[in-house]
Amino acid sequence: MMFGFNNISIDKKSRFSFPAKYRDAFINSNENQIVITKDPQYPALKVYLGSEWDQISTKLSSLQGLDPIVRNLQWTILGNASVCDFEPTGRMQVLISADLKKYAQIEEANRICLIGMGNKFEIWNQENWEQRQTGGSLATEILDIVLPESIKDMSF
Amino acid sequence: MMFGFNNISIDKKSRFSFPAKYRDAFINSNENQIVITKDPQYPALKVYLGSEWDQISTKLSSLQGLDPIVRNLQWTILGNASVCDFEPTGRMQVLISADLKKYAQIEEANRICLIGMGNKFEIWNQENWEQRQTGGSLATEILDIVLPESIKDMSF
DNA sequence: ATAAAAAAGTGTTATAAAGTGCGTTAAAAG
DNA sequence: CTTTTAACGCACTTTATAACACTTTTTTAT
Repeated sequence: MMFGFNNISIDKKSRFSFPAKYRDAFINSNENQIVITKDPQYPALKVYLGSEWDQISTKLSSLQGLDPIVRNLQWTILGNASVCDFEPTGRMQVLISADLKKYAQIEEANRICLIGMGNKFEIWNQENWEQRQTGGSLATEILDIVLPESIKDMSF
Repeated sequence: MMFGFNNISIDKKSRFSFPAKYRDAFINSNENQIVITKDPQYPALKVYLGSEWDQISTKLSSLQGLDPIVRNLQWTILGNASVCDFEPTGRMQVLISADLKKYAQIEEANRICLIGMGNKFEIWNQENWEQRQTGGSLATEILDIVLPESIKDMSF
């Protein structure tokens, strides 16, 4: 399990590396892939371990895509996922695509907030994160709708 | 499984090539054919691996064609499919017919959006894709109807 | 119907951009 | 003070794309 807040740097080629404190967790769960994708509700990114991603993507892609809300979630989460090879024993570096950077509003930034949420991470633009934490609402809250039954039992 | 968003070019002869990151997935699933056809709901194209296409086309063509909705789906999906030879070890280039380009509104464009959705891809005109992703609806939503039971368990 | 011309399709190469790997320096922790 | 970690810089590799050349098919004109 991986928890906690980290303010870390992005290099010129849009890579960040996970803080060393998470190394053991990665090694123990035997991960060799990391998946970054869009958060469907906020201008932020979700970072999944390969094994978690397999479960989520399998479940999500099996849902009936004729429901427009389901279809939108599939587009957002599956259609924007970036799968990265990952060596827990190495530098633990991961690349963020220009597209995802734009979505999370971290295009210009050379620092991001990486938040450990147990079995996943979130990546936020620093200002957005602070505003959220102090109770402010963001200009863009993307998915402000009632979810269909089929995805009520899923956690992204 | 193939995921993620790609903005890629189409050359003057209407060819695009799959991003190299998908090569391993193609090689592993031993594909030597790619099928492009129309998306029945949106002005977009679906791209299936040969093996996926075999399943879908077999199932769909076996359905009772007297139901007008089923008949329409058969026309749209089966009747517009373009089967391309495909070498995963080579350049992974695929030609899009003038007809399909027109349908997806990418006639003029020299760029398209190729979206990996796990077991298939979608091809979109960039403006349409962006509008969809930001919650806007498109002028043309082709199949906004109640589907018959027989295809409720199919995912295209 | 045949030949020439045009268009469509296929394949190759060159070049710029993007991505990757690794050593070094700077900063932080023990 | 020593060890570990984070950040930076540079060199190398891979990838994407445009340009070009060639082949095949289709169209047009005689």
